[in-house]
Amino acid sequence: MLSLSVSKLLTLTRYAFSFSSIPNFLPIASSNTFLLSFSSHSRFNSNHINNVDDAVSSFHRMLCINPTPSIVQFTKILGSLVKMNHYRTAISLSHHLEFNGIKPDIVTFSILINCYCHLGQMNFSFSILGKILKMGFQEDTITLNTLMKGLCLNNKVREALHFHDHVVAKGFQLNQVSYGTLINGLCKMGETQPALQLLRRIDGKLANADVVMYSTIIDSLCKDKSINYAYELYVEMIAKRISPNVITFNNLIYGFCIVGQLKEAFGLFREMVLKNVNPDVYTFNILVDALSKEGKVKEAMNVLAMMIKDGVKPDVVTYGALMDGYCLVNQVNKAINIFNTMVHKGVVPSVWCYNIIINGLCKNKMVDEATNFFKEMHNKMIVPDVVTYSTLIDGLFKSRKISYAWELVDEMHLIGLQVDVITYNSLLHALCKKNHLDQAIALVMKMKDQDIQPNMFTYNILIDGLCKGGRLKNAQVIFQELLSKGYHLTVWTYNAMINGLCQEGLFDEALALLSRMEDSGCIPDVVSYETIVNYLFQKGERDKAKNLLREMIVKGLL
DNA sequence: GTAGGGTTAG
Repeated sequence: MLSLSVSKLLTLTRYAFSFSSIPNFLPIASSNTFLLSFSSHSRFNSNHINNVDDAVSSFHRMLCINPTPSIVQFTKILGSLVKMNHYRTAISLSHHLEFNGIKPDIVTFSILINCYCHLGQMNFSFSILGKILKMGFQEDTITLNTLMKGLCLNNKVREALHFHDHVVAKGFQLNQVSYGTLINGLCKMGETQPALQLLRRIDGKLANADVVMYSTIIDSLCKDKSINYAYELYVEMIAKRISPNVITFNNLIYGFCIVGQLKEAFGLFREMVLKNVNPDVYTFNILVDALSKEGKVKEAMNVLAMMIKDGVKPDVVTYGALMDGYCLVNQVNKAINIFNTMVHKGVVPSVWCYNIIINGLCKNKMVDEATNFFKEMHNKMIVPDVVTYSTLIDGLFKSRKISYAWELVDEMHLIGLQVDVITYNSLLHALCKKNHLDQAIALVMKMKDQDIQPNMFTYNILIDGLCKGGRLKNAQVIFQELLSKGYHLTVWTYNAMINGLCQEGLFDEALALLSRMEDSGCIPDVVSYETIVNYLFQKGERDKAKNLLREMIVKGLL
């Protein structure tokens, strides 16, 4: 329940401008040249500002002008800082406004609300709403929408909905942006159906459904792999004369790609072109990525050529997807060529790109080269993230460079990078491989202590390790626990157990598990059967082995 | 001068 009375909001106001971290910006003395340049809207016009330092220095110069420029001019700079995601800077500059007696207006306040929202400080956002009322301004739809967006951004969709009810009850008229925001909030927390219900409820009453609302829900359905349902909504919106735009098409194309229906994805691509909706860099990136993920690098390169021909500039995502494709088909050198081409074309490689290359190199056992790329990141001041470290650590372990791997684990801690479940799984794998099973068990305990929930990979690695290390009993305990807790066991889990049972000569138990896994909806694969067959042959149980081979043939596994 | 939707890695 949201308790947002105006008086409560007003009490929050006092927190609003009590920041102590005001940077000590040195205003640069104004000069005639500055006045000229300012009045002629040249380099101090905020429309041209695209870096933080320029924005800040322009702001301070403006503070020195007499007469003081209007709040609109200052607000423009704050807006440009927000566009660059420099929320803290915008907030501290707004403090300077106050110190200089320049009164913010409703637009300035909306921008500040947005800043606090992005910093996760919703209390400050609401205290600004209180301040707006206290200063005699009227909050407008944009103010309210910004607040609702902020609540959604901070995982408070329920509060956003309550806030909506609250302001509507007070007689406010909200608009399409308001409902687009709420629908997106619901979708992002996985509540696609409620989002669709909201659309149905408001449509034609509180606001008309529009292309953004439909596209948002279509996107959510696509990501849930409900592509048919998504397509139905696409048909529905057209029937309602709401024209799909490039984002609608991109969402659908992405949806078809992730369910492997590339033919349909390209069909939609043609459809959008026919409808005069121009594909953009997202469209091409989605297609390049989908082809790359299927190992169809040649086709992906054709799409690259197509986009260039269409005048759409490939970006870091395009190149990243291509590099990933080449890595997948074990052509890391070509991936590196793409990397170099990208740099040559002036596209700055992101952490993501380095991670792709490092992963490709590690998978191809070229760990030294991977390490070189890792070092290059430092030289280029690109900060490695958890993925970079995890990838390289995994590669190092698998290449038996154990001590360097552990060094990197320490380094992660040192620079304050939180080790996550995937990193832990690599460590676990390494410990199991070395048969350090007690340490492996201790590591899983440590994960839980740190509130990092083990996933099925964790358990699969541990169970496999325990079985192979001759500790079947331990493995069985964990296996039973997973079953009783209702975990969705994978074929890997069963295969690890089957292997453990066979190793101890417990064939009947292994066979029982084989049928039990099928009963619980986990289809045995070649490995499940092969494991048992191999052990049976080893023990001279030829008849049993042959029976099982026949079963494999019947099931089409041979 | 301020508010809603979309693509890449372990």
